Amino acid sequence: MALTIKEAAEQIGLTVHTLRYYEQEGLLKALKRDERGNRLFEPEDLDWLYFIRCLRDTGMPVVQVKHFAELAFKGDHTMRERLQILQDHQRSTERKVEEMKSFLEKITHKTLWYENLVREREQAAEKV
Amino acid sequence: MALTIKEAAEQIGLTVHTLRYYEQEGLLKALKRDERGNRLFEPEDLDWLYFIRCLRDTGMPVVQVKHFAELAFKGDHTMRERLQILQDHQRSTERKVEEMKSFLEKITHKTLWYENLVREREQAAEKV
DNA sequence: ATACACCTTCGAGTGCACTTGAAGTCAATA
DNA sequence: TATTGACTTCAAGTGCACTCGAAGGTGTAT
Repeated sequence: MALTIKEAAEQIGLTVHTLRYYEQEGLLKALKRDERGNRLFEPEDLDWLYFIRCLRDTGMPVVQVKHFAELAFKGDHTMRERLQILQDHQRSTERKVEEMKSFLEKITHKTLWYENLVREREQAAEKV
Repeated sequence: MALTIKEAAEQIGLTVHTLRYYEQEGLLKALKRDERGNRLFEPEDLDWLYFIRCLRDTGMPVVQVKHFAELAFKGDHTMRERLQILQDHQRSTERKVEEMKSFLEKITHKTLWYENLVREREQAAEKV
């Protein structure tokens, strides 16, 4: 049921180092430990980690994730603030996606230009 | 016609520090200088910089941009290799955009969930 | 004339997010 | 019994991409 740090790291796609780092930075709430003091990751910890990965991979800095986490640990009365943060982040991610798409278009355009050029050179070479 | 480093920085959306850094790292080919030794950015330098920004903003590391730049400066016989690099980068950028979109979906989903929760709480509060 | 805003080089400093190392515990395996 | 491998803590190190500071030159405005 509960996973070791290694198993959790594999599940989430982070290293064990990063998981400890996240805990130490306050991104995770106190994890359960087994009798030897080893961390135990329960399903809800994994859900939370998935969500953190989501925020991190869309560019939210660790300190902001930490702030969000602290609000979440404080309880329901912080919900409006958390909603606000999420809405802002959603918008900034939407902008990022649009920006990426427009950069991608430029790269695609350049690639096509290169492909044509290379093709032309090869045809010219054949004629000689 | 030719711009100073400050003007170029404004045009491209980078700082003057970054432009000097890029030149020093070999991302730009030798810039012209005026009689006092000040850098002059010509339209083709700006085009090149726009493209570099594009590669950087889609996650290509500075060393790889440098490699691409060196190939470009070497001449036409490096075209196939440059095409290959661009095609690879295009694919990785496509993957990145897709990934971002799926992360965005998760965030949107979570935001909606929060919105509903906040709404419910407010309705409950009104009834009291 | 003197301040201001620009430019130059060189080298060092910063911030972020890990990443690694040292030193140690514990349980299972050859 | 000795080694292997997974875990622990705490602190220090790394890599990337800037970013800044010092020291100095030049051109225009008051």
